[in-house]
Amino acid sequence: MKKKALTTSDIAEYCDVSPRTAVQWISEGKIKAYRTPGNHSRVKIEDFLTFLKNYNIPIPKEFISTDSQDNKKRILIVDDDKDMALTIERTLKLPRKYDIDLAFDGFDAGRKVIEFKPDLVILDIRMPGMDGYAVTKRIKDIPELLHTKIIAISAFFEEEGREKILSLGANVCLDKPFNKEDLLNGVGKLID
Amino acid sequence: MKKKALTTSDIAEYCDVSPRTAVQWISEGKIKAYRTPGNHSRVKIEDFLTFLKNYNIPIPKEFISTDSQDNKKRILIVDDDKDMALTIERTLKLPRKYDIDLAFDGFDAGRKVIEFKPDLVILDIRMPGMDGYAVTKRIKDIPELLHTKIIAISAFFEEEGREKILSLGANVCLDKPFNKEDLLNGVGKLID
DNA sequence: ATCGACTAGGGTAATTTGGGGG
DNA sequence: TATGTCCAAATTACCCTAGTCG
Repeated sequence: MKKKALTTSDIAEYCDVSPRTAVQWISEGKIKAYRTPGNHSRVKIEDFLTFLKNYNIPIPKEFISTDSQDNKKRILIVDDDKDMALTIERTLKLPRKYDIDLAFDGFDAGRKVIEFKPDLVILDIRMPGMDGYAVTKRIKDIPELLHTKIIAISAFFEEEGREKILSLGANVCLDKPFNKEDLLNGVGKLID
Repeated sequence: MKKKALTTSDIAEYCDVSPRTAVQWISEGKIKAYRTPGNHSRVKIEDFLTFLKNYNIPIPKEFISTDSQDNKKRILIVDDDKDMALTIERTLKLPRKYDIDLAFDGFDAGRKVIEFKPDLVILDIRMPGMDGYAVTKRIKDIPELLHTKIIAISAFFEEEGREKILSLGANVCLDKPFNKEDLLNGVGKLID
């Protein structure tokens, strides 16, 4: 059974500071915490991840959720062009080492990002019914998904769009059309 | 999986403390408990929730169940018109008996429907970036949300749209503009 | 009812915690 | 800003006996 919350010394250890300092951080409000009846602090994992992100502290690997049964990496493909999504899926199924799920609209994307906790999201940023930029930002704002990589796909490539999506948190920008090798290489580099 | 009472180690696990500590809390009267004939403690769910509330401890999501009388009913407002969403929220806050959350786009809606498990969704069906009909159908397709009611709001009311949204699973269709009483009445009838 | 494995209660000692002042 | 020290109190470790569960 995994821990749901951390103590001050847990935090101190992860951040390589003294326990006293972790206590300070909490009392200064830098880390959100709740208290036991005896006034000891407990910090929820997600709040700790938020703290790490706010201060650009690298995430200890203990917190990267690798809890899939067969420890395959999980990939979520988000595209409201169903054919495109299925094509990508077919390519990524070839090496039998990924768990793949699909989302065809923003609602599905939001739902599956939470339920599936993907290690990688492949996202078409030019979808009629959904703003790819917004989705990228939302994903990056979810503490549990700090480790999640994003590959943005654009059919109408412009330097401007590429920079925008990368600045919002996408790790790679892939131009359409691309071939299988481009895709598999990009995916492999990010999560293998 | 649904228990009526918790043991000390259940409590210890939920609160991330040692079992010994949970025993102490009970013997100090901080948690109300009854005893088995052999003097082992049992804590009713509602007493545990009371304890969590008293000490501002976050409630584990296992206890955010669909039908605990103890908790407020949860309402999710989905509208990409932020002002509209906030107006609705203000109205629903008046009777202090609802837990309210907001979603401003499809992604948020998908995410919060899973995380928040609302008893009621109030949904604007005419949103530029999101198809209200699709969202309704998606919500109704999620097994965990079988009990969730939906109020659809339409600014451009047409008999056709009303029938469509109701056939997809919405419970009530409310025409814009509506007044506070209409809204509160509709909400109350569905979930109180 | 009995058996065996596991869990709970409570005593005490050891460790950790929060917070004040340096 | 972070940490080393101090203290009172909370939490935890360890242990043994006894209860619970299948």
